[in-house]
Amino acid sequence: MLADRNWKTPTQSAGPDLDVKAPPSSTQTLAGQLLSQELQSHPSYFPTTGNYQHVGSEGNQYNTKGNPRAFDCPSIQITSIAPNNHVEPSDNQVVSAVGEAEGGYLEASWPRDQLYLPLDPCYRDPALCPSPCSSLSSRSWMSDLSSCGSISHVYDDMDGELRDAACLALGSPLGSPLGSPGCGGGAFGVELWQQKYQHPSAFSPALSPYQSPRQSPRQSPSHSPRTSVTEESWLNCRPTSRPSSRPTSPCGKRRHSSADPYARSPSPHHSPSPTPGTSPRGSVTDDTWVGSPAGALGPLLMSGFQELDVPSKTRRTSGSQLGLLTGRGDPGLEPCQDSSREEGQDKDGLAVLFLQVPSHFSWNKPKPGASPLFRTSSPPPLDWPLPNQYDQCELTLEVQPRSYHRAHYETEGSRGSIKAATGGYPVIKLNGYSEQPVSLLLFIGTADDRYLRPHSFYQVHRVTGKTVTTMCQEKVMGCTKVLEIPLLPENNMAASIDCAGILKLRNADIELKKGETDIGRKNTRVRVVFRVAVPHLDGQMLWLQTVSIPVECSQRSGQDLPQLESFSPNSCSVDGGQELVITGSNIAAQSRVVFVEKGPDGRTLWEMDARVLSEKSSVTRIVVEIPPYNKKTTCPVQVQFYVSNGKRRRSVPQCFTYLPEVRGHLPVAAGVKQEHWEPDLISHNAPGFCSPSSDTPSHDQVLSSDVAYYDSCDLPLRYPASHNAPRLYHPPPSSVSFQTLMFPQTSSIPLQSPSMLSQTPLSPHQSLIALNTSIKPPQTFISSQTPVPPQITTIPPQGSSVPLQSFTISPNTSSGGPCRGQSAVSQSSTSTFITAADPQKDSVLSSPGQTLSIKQEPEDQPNLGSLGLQEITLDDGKNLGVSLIHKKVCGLVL
DNA sequence: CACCTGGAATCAAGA
DNA sequence: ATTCTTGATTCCAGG
Repeated sequence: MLADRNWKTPTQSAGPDLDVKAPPSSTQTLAGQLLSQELQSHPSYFPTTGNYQHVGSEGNQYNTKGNPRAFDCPSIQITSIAPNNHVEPSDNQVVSAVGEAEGGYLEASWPRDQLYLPLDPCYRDPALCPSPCSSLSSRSWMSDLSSCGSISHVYDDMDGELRDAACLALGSPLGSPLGSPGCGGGAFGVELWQQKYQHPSAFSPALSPYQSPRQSPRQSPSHSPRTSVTEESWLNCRPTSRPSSRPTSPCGKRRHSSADPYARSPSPHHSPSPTPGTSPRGSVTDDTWVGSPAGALGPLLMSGFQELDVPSKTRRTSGSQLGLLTGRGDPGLEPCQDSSREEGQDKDGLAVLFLQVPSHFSWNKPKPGASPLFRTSSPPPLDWPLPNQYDQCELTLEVQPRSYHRAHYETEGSRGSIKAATGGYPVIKLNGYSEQPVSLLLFIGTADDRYLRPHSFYQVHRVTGKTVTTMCQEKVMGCTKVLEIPLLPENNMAASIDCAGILKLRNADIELKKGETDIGRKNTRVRVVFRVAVPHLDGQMLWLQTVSIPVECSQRSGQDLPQLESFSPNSCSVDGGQELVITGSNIAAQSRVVFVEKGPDGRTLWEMDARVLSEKSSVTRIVVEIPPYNKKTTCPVQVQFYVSNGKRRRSVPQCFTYLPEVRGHLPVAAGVKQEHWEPDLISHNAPGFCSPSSDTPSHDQVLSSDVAYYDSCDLPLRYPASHNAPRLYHPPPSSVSFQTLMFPQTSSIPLQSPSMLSQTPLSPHQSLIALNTSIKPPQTFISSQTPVPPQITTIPPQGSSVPLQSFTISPNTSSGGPCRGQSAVSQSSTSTFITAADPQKDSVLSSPGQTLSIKQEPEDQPNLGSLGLQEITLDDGKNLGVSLIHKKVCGLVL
C-alpha cells in the first residue's frame, strides 16, 4: 500500500506541476503580488508589500497559497479534493488567522484552473501514507510544509479560495482559517493539534495560529529522538520513534528513488504515520497540495525566482505565467493594497507594506487601524516577512552562528546545538524593550534566493543536556518546529542559543509530500530565524524578526566546497599579471583558481587557470597570478573566477573585471558586458551559481563578488557590510538594502534579486526599495554606477542572510509607532549588515561557496538572468524600468 | 550512560 | 548503457 501511495505521491507532486491555469486577471495581480513578495522576501523580506504574506505564511513556503494563485500561470493542477478539507477549515479556525488562509485556500475551490482528482490514494492520501518515505518526522514536518506548498497551489484560484477562505476561516481574526497556509491547510492536523495541546500557553496563541489544525495529535512528527516533550508528542504521532538516537536503521538506507516506500515505511521514521491515517492533513493537504502546490508556488517562483529553488519537477514555468506577471505592472501591489485595506491600514503604511496580506489571506486580521505588524492573537505566518526593528524595538542577532553546522538525521543522535563562530553560541537580543519577559521563537528557515520561509528539509531541534543553560520549549507551528525561548529582563532581553540543534529530514520523505516543491538535494543551507512578539499598549503584539547568516548543514558540503570570503583586487588590466589574493575556507592544496568568461548563451568563451603563487598549504588563503585576458578590449570586461577543489567542488563564481587599460574604475558594473549575461544565456546554466555540479558558472556567477558592487545580483552578498550600511539607511521610503534583494543564498540569490525586480512588476514599493537601497544595480542591469568600490571585495556569506531578512521599519512610517508612514518602510538593513559582519568569517566562509552550489539545483533554477532582466533603471526608486525577458521562465517548467 | 562529534562506509542520483 | 563523481544517509567509534 504504502508503496503505492508513495509512488503515487510523487506523481501527485507531479500533478501540481500539471496545473495549468489561465490566470485570470486576478491571478495576475496575485502573481504580481507574489512576485513582489518574493522579491521582498528574498530581499530578505521587504516589508513592502503585503504580498509576502501570501507567499508564505508560515513556513510553508508554499502556503502561500495565495501565491500559487498569484502565479497562476496557466497551468493545470491536479488536485484531489479531499473531503477533509473541509475539516480543516474548522480546524483552521481554531488555528489562527494564518491558518485561515491556508485552510481556506485549500478548500477553496479550485475553480477553473485546477483539475480535481478524486482523492486517490495514489495521490497521497494521508491515510495512505503519504510519502512512503516520509519519515515521521519528515512527514509531519514535511508534510506540513509541503502542504503549505500545496496550499500555494491552491491559491491558484485566488478568488475561489479567497471566498472559501473567507467563509472558512476568516471568521476569526485570529484564527483564521488558516490553516496555515502552508501547512495548515494542509492537512496537518498535527500541527494544530500540537498547538492546541501543546502550546496552549502563552505563545500558543501565537503559535497555535499557525498551526494547522491537526486532527490528531500524533501526527506530530516526532522525530527527534530527542526528548523534548514536544517531540514526544510528535512521537506519538509518529509511529516509532527510535529508542535511541540511533535506531538501527530499520530500513536501512533508503533509496532515493523512493522505490522503497515500503522499506521505509517500516522504518519507524518513515512514516510517521503517520499520521495515522488520517493524517489529518493528509487529506486536505495532500489533496490540495497535490495538485497544485507546485503550481501555485511555481507561479511565484516563476515570476522569477521560483525556479531557483523549485525542483524541476515541480516547476511549472510557463511563459504565460510570466507574461502575467510581467505584464502587470504592479499586480503585486494591487493585491497588497487590497489586503492592506483589510488590514487597515494605511496607517501602518510601513507595516502594511511589509505585511500586507491580501484579504484572502486574512489570517489574523489586525484590528482596524492596527498595524500589520501588530497582532493580537495569532502570530504571523512563519514565512511572512517581518522587520527586525520597529520604533524603539529591535531584535538583533548579536552573535551569529557558524556558517557550518552538521545537522543530524533522525537516525542519529543529536549533533548538538548550533554554535557561534567564536566558540560560544549565537546570541539574540531584543533592544528597546525590557518591561517583561517575551518569548522568542526560533525556527529553521531557508537560505535560498526565494523568500525566507521555514525550511522543508530541516527543523530546529531542541538540544538538551548539561551544557544547555537556556531553557526552551519545542512547539510546532504549522509544519514547522519552533523553539520558544524566553527573553528575560534580567538577562537584558538576550539569550544564548545553546539549545537549538538542527534536524535533517530525509529528502525523500519530504519530497514525496504532496505539494512539496522544494528539492532536498543540495538544498543544505539554512538560516536560523528568530522572532519575538513584543507586547504593546493596546494588548497587541508587535512581531519582529531577524535571521542568521546562512548555515551549511551537510557534512560534506561543509567540508568540501571552497568558500570564498574575500578577494582583492577585483579588477585589473587585461594584461593580467597582478596577484589576486583570495581568502576563504576549504581551499586545499589542490585548489585551482579558474577564470572564465561566459557568453550570453552561457557558453564558456574563455577559461584559464590562474597560476598559483601561494603555497598551497594554506587552507584559508590562496594567491594566484591573474591571467591575461584573451583579447584586447576597449571597455571593461567582466569575467568570473572560482576556486575549484575538483570537478564538482567549486566555489561560487566571483566576478572579476578586466579593464582596458589602467583601471579606471568604471563602474564596472554598468559597463561591462552585460550583454553576456543577458537573460537568455543563463538558462543553461541555470544552476545559478556554480553549483559544484554545474561547472560553468552561469550568469549568475557572473554576479559574483565584485559584482557586489556592481551587480545587483551578487551585490547583496558581496557588499561589505560596511559599505552598504550607510546607504541602507536611506531615509525615504523604505530603503531596502540591496541585500535584501539578495538573498543570502547562493548564487541564485544574486540572480534572483535582479530578476525579481525585473520580473515582478515592481510595485512602487518594491522599486523604491531597490532604489533606496543604494543598491548598486548590478552591472547587468544598471548602467551607470558608482565607481568601483574598494579593492578588496568581501563576499558576504552568500547569504548573509542577515541583510536579507532584516529590515527595519522606521517608526516614522510605521503605523504603530509614531508615525505610520505610508511609504515608509525603511528597511534598514542595518541590522542586517551588522550581523553580517560578524559572522563573516563563518558565514562568509561557508556560505559563499555553498551557497552557490548549493542547493539550487542547476537545472531547476533558472538563472535569474534567464529570466531576463534587461535593464532596470533605478532612479531613486522611482523608476524601475524593467524589461523582463521571460523566456526562460516559461521554459523552465518542471 | 547519554550526548556529542568526527569520520567514513554505502548506496543512489547525476553527470 | 556504463562509469565515475557527488550527495545523502547511516554507522561506528572515541571523547
